[in-house]
This record gives sequence, C-alpha cells and structure tokens, in this order.
Amino acid sequence: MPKRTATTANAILGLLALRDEWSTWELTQQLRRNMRFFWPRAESQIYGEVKALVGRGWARSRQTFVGRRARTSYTITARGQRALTDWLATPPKPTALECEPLLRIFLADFATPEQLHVAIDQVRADGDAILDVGRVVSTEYLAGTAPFQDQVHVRALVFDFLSSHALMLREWADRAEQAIHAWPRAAPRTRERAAKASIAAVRAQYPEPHHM
Amino acid sequence: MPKRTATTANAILGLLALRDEWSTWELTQQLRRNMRFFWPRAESQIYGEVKALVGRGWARSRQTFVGRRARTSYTITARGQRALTDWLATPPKPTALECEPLLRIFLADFATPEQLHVAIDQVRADGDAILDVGRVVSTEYLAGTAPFQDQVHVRALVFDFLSSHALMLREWADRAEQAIHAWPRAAPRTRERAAKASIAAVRAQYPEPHHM
DNA sequence: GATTACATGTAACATGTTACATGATTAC
DNA sequence: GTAATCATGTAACATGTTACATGTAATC
Repeated sequence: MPKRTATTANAILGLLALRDEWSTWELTQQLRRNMRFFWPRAESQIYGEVKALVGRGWARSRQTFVGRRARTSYTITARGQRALTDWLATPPKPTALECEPLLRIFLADFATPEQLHVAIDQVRADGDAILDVGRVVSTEYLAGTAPFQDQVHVRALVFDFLSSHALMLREWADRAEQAIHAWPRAAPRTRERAAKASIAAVRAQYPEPHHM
Repeated sequence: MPKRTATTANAILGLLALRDEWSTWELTQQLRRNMRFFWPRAESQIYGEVKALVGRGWARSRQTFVGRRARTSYTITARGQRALTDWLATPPKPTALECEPLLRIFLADFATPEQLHVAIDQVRADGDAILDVGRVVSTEYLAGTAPFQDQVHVRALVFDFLSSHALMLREWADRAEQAIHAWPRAAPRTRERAAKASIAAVRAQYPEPHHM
C-alpha cells in the first residue's frame, strides 16, 4: 500500500467536488484563476492527473464531441469523495517559497547592478501579477457575481493571503531598489552601517519567541 | 546544445564562488541555514548536483579521509565562474509560492473546523521557523561575527525579505483563525457580509494599477 | 482565406524526494 | 559500551515541465 499524498491530484479532486461536471479545459481555467498562486502547476499536467483519478476510481469520465474532436469531462465518484476527506485528515505539508530572483540578490557580488535591478523588478512583477487577478476577482465577489459566490467566506481568506503576499513583494522590491541604488556611492563602512541599521529595524518587528 | 538553466546547480555554484573549498556537508549546512527558505531542496540532492558540476568541468573535487571514510570537497573552476556569470545574465524565473495549507482552506467546505485549525497552525509554524533562524542570524550579523560578515549588505536584503514573508504568514494566520472561529456561530448572511467587508478592506490597500 | 487565439492532448525529458545503508563522533 | 546524532552517500521512484502536434473558433 503506497503512501499516496500527491497534492495536485487532491487539488483537482477538490475542484471536482465543488461542481457536477468539469471539462479538462474548465479545470485548467480554474487552476489558472484561483490556485495558480498557491499551487502552481503546468496546465499539461492536469490532463495526466485527471486521467489517473479515473484509473483509481476517484472520478468518471464522459466523452463529448466538438466537431470531430473529442472532449473529456469528469465527475467525482463516491470513492473520490472519500479519498478527498481522507486526505484532508492528513497533516498539511509546510509552506514553501521559491524565489529565484532572491537567489540572484544573494549572489549580488557576482552580478552587475543592472542584473540586480532586473531581479528586483521581477519580484515586483510577481506581486503585480497577483494583484491584477485580485482586482478582477474581488470586484466580482463584492458585486455578488462570482462563479462560486457561495464560497465567498472561504475565498476572502485566500484573497487576504495572496494580497498580503503580493503587497509584501512590492514593498520589499521598493526597499531593495533603494538600498542597492546607494551601494556604488557609499564607502564599505557606510554600507555596512546602513545594512546593520536595516537588520536592526526589521528585527525590532519580531514578536517574542514562542517557547517549545 | 541544451538549454541548461537548472537553478539548483547555479545556487551551488554561487556558494562555491564565495569561498575556496567546501565539503559537501558544509554545502548542505549552508543551504540549510541560508537558502532553505527561498530555494528549498532535499539535502541528498546536493550530493548529486555537485558531482554533476564536476562532470561539466565547473568544479574540481578533492578526496580527504576521516578515518576509513572518504570525504569529498569541491572548488569552483574558471569555467564554473564563467557559467555563473552567464547564468546571472539570463532572465530570472518568477517567484513561486506553494502553500498546501492554503489549498486546504480553499477546500474548507469539505474539512472539519479542527482540520482548518491544523492547516492555519501549520502556516503560523512556517512563519515561526523562519523567524527562529532569523533571530540567530541577525544577532550574529549585528555582532559582526557572522561567517560571511563582509556580505552583510546583501544578507540584510535577504533578511528583510524572509522576515517580511514570515511576519505576513503569522499575521494572516491570526486573522484567519479569528474569521473561521466566527463561522459556526454566524448565519450565512452575516458570514457573507463579514467576508465582503474583509475583501473590501484588503482591496483598499491595493496600489493604483500599473498600466502596460 | 489567412492568421491568431483557444482547446486537447502526448512523449520525452528534467528535476526532485524518500528510503535506505553505513561509518564516525558525541553524550550518557 | 551503547544509543543517539552527525556525516556521506546511492538507488528507486514520484512528480513535474517543455516541446510538440493538431483540431476548432474567432478575427480581419
């Protein structure tokens, strides 16, 4: 009996549980709109995963045709429902952040100022990409016209999380831009003093350490 | 000529460039201390990657012995230096966040309140894990005793980023906990009103949309 | 009618993790 | 001297991405 925790499969299972029938394309759209920012996966992967769900008896597929071309739609089964709730009873994986631009900042000594600027700009763009979707989605929910309006209490939490993340990215990008701008003009001692002041200021925001 | 962008290899290359010689164990320690939170990889992967670097001529290895047991240490080559600067000239990948606990919140309708609590707690723990390391590292840099003290201007930016991320996780966890606590006691209408108020409040913090 | 964007996949490949094995060192 | 932890890997496996192929609908 293998361990089976593959999160992406369960993510799709969760979508299937929200509605009667989904075509694969609808699934990819939903992932693109909602889940992309906290569970990003290539759209081509969906096609494979959802077929595997059928293989395990967690979903049923149905063929329709658009012209001569087949379209497959999926529905969750009772066993799929059970698999979903079983998974929700397992402990969640830790949150993981992957920030290649920050890795480049980390290696700033080997990069040009221009390259550092590009890296910081990418972080800002990453924040903006989230905000762009957030503007559309929040407007729909506030107007009461969103596709899953009955989920608004849940989606508000997700919106809060992603917006906070995005704003943090943008604010950091602004601060980093400023700091790096000052580097070439400053003597090493000055630069170090400024860096230590920044560390101390950030550190002052830390809460008391939790014991245990 | 293959595309070759494998970021993890370049991350290691960057470490090798910072110092003369590293044993594999020292590399894993460095990754654990510094890079884990923005470029997380299994430690076992390091052993493979660094051997591949040697295979491409980007690093040299040297064997020493500890008792009867071999230890391998690595040094960057001139070609490795060039590979590193070439990589730094390529465009950075976007930032990616993977938050399984948030996926579980997204599927709140199928979970128990207890399960939601566990998910939120995981997010708080993820923030705390960063802060725990941040306390140690910031203290060392402020005292001037950190292993790479001359990098303090760079590390201050990384510290700022990760601390902001961690604080955001903790603050969101507190808000989410509160919101979910109120769910069972509230009528659906009340719940929806509260959710919309939350969305509006978050939305009010958005900056003006960037055009283009 | 040609071009572009939408839609539906597959195959080959790259990357990454888990489980395991085992020697050395430290704590008791 | 024994257990726990540190250190050094390997092999098997799981997951995920890129590149491609091709049909359909919308646009001009």
